[in-house]
Amino acid sequence: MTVRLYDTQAQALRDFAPLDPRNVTMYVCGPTVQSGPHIGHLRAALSFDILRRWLAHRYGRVTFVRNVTDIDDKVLANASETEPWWALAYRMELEFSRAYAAIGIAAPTYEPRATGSIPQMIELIQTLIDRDHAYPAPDGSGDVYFDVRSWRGYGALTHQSLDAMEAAADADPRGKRDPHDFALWKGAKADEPADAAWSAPWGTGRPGWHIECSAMSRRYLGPEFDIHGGGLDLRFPHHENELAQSAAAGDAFARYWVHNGLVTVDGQKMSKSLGNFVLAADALAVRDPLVIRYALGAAHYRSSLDISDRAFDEAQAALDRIRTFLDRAARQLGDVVDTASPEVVDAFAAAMDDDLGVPQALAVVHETVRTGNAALDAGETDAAATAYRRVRTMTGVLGIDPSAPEWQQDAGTEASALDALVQTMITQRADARAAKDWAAADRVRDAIAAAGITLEDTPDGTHWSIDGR
RNA sequence: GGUGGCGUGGCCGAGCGGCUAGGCACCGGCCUGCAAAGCCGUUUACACGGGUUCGAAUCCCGUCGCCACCUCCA
Repeated sequence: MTVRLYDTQAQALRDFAPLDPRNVTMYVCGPTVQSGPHIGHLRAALSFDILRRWLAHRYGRVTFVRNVTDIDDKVLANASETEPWWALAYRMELEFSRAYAAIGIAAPTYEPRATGSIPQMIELIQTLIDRDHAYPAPDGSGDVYFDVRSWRGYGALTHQSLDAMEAAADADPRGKRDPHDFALWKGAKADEPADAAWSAPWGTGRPGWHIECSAMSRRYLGPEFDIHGGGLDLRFPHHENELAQSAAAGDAFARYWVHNGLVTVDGQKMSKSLGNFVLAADALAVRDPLVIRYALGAAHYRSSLDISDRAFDEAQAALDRIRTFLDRAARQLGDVVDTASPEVVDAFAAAMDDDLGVPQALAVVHETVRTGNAALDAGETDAAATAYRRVRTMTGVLGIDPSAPEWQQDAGTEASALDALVQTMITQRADARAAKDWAAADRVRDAIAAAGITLEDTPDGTHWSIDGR
């Protein structure tokens, strides 16, 4: 089987052939740590987490780089007297890390901060100047611009021509040769903190956003690597500019461009101006992290995803169905199940190979759940055990195995105390049922239900579970 | 003005020329003291108008509506 990916630049599905079939290289644009993460950030990171997991499944090893943009206009703008920009950046970076970890997004192989690669950025800018693709602004500002007209390939990623583009709204020439020339280096300004500037041949200042990714991807993955990822909104200008810089500097750069769709609220992209963004912290405060992961990961990564309470509710329901099966199977099968022998269903693998077809892959999971439930009903132990292994393996690949240790929350004394309490009530109800005192039995069950716990009578006894868990 | 994408049954969401994903909801049945869970079955679809084809949700043309990017944005 061959993995196929939709390449934004080619605007088509392409067979994926990594430079090194034993080590896939990926660079994904990380956040600008100016404020806390919203669920759009989570969706982006999750999309590439799933891609990474699948490529790791297929190729064994993935070197995954996701940067942290910790120096930027917005970071400086959000700093305050009491919290310098670098402190704000670190604090926000931790918020991102916590949110990522909460929904099971694995840490990257490398997570470079932009401020850690300034010399590499300066070096790259110098190369561009030497090659006549960049020039220091003649106005003495210390800025260095990329000369878009000097690079015939400008616009190659998003298939736009410079002449057809709208002139920049805030077209402040500032000595630019073309309004679309963008800053590789921003000369230090008097009102900016002194510790936000680095010395460079063209004067002290700081790197522009775009050059950061070009320099960091090169430093960590080399001049050519397999996949460059990011949100759809980064295609232009960010990725277009990255491509222009790196290509103009002589790098082969990314071989596949992969972009995830955006999260919308009521059909519109989340934005601060509309005030409709959902913060990751707010979602995590009221929802099971696994539910958030499922809700954000269940749609195809390239489609836009409208998020709502209802979307989370449905993710919850779908997950409950999987969890219920796994719990039931584990209970009935006991030691028969052996997760050490993973099994991925062919249809699941085919769906994942086809541009990460998670929706179809989940359909296979749910069909396997149904098969497994039917087998349990029929007492077909072997078939049920096979279904169990398959569901666990497939959900494991997607990072949504409800019975995986990472999602177990109430381990420990609290859980055992609760279990003891509920078991006592279950015994009371069992006594009432044995005496055919249905009213008394239902009173017990109603009381438990009021606490948010559902009882389930099965051939091998009564089991309980917390609603929504 | 330029670039890209989308409109599927009550809802979410796949499909990319024939074999009507999946989940949720609803209804009927089995099971149950009643439930819950589970299983079986049923019901609603492809924005609109043309065209190509033996055959189109899927391809082409047109119309309408929606979204993203062209300014910082995952």
